[in-house]
Amino acid sequence: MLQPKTRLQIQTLLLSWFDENQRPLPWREKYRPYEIWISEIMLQQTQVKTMLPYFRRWMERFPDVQSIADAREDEVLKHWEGLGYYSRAVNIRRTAEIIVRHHGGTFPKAHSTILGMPGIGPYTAGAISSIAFNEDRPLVDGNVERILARLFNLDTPVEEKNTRKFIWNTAEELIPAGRARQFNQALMDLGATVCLPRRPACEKCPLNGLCESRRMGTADRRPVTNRRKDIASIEVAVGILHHRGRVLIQKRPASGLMPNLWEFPGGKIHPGESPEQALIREFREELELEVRCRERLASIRHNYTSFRVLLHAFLCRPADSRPRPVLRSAVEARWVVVEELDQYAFPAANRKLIDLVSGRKPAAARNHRPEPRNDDAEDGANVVLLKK
DNA sequence: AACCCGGGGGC
DNA sequence: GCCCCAGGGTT
Repeated sequence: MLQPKTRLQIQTLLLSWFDENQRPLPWREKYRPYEIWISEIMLQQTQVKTMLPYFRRWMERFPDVQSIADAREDEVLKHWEGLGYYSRAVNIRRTAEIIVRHHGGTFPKAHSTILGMPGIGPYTAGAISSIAFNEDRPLVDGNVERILARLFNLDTPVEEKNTRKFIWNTAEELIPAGRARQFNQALMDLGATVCLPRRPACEKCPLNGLCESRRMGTADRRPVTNRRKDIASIEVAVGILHHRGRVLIQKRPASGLMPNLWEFPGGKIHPGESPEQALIREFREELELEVRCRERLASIRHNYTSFRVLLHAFLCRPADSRPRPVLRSAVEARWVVVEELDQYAFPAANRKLIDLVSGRKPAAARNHRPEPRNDDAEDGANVVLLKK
């Protein structure tokens, strides 16, 4: 399919571009398989800039595979809090246990073994094989899709099977023997810094003389992709149930949305229901607790990827003098003092609420972010303080 | 093949 | 707002 001459040109141009332009990243210092693995999982659907602080913090706490296998799942999740796609953290732990048990604690080298691990699919297996072990294996992610769709001016949606197949085959053909580590990372860096999703910097691209979509003027319309479906809005009520200096939190199920994270009890407001009525109903359904709503603490807006939520938070008191939560839909419930809340992993909207009621700035509680973000004002605008 | 999972960046 | 990001798992 690909002309040998063209292939050699692409290889040569990309490798020398990478030599001069690669980004300095922590896992590129030693190419330890363990670090490559963790970085690749963290980078799934997550930008380098976002995951970098998490990666550094992770390596301090979990320097090797064994340390993960020895840790409690809650602590692993706590280090993942805020990164999203929480099943990634659970899968890391499962994989760590497999590696300790069956591979003597060191990361296995065989591609077929790597591919079978929890949370490791075709892309990540290719990435670990090529980047950690420098084996001649292809990898295809959003960057490679975009670069090849532009280079060859592909006009069929990349979601289609045949298009995917062409891209994987081409990615494999292009690998220069013995240099997959450099070549595949060159594709990543080119996609992240030059061949951008919008407004690609073609004038800086080492492949611009070979790029078919640039020649045709279609670069900004590649890759062709299917439309996404629109997102829903929901309204929920949550209760901070106070009793004898403690508040009640509960753990979410291990499957579904935001698995294993902790949250304040509550739930969706049904049509025709007031937030207070919904809250009283949810406490009954989930915990068999009778509560009274006191003041409304705040209404918080948060945009998740696939839905928006408007969360009404209330301060509640138990109707009973000795409240005993009974686990129904909740997995676990605990009475904790406010200072302990930071030890638990919460969904983002709950975390906003905690920051608010503990009188902190929104960014401050994200203790794993070394530098506070500069968008406090914007976060604050999402929080309506109805009563002090 | 179509969904589901999430937070953030950047325009 | 909207699209995208070093995707994988489930149905």
